[in-house]
Amino acid sequence: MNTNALHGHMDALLLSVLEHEPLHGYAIIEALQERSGGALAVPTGTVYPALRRLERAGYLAGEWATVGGRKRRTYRLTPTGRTALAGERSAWREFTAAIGSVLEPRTQ
Amino acid sequence: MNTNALHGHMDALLLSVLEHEPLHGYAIIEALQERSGGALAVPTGTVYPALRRLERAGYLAGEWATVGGRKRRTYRLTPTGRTALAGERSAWREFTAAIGSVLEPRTQ
DNA sequence: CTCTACATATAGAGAGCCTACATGTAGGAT
DNA sequence: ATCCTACATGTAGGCTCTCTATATGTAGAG
Repeated sequence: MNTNALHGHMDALLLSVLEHEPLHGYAIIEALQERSGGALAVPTGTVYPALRRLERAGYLAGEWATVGGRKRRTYRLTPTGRTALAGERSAWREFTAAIGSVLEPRTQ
Repeated sequence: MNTNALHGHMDALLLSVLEHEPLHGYAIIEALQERSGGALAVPTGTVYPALRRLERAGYLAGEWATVGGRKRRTYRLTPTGRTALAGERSAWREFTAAIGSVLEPRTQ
């Protein structure tokens, strides 16, 4: 899949994957790939900066930990982030409805 | 709607709106707005350059005409453009399925 | 000792959408 | 006469976000 098309929806994906449990970057990438049945192969150069951006925005809180000798930065959703996720979900529904109504008029 | 999120899907919209009839830029903007129930308010600064890009790519053919004293550039879909539209449609379905499977797991 | 998986990070490039501005005609209202 | 709105196209520059490529380092298997 052309992940360039993700433009603007990456935030929603990251927040969503962190909805029920905190995860670190590497695990987030794996979770995205797994949940999408292999369709979403998001490069590290996309995810790590995006996570920092979301942290700066106050949607995520990151914390360093060392597991098995390796350092991880685990992110969890903040209350603000949870609100943002709800907003992203409804924005996504609006978005697909709008594009869908143009792309496939008869199925809408 | 945040039309910034359109990133990468504009081509699909433009090709789709031209599928059954040639239209000029201004009419395309109106058609997008109408078909989407007002959700897609795409600025001229987005549409006109995009149309030229699609023409350069060989997907559209443009032609000048004068109607009621006003000049219009009417675009029609080329055979290549029609093929591209089919590709855009299946890409769109893949895209929404992938994002949807992450954003709303239980509905997938 | 090497290779793979795990794990994070940054710089720079590229794409594409937006805002703002520029230009011009036609027709109705004041 | 003049102004305003709708019609109609176009460009420049900015901005955001994703990608590629690269760098760094640990752990464990072979």
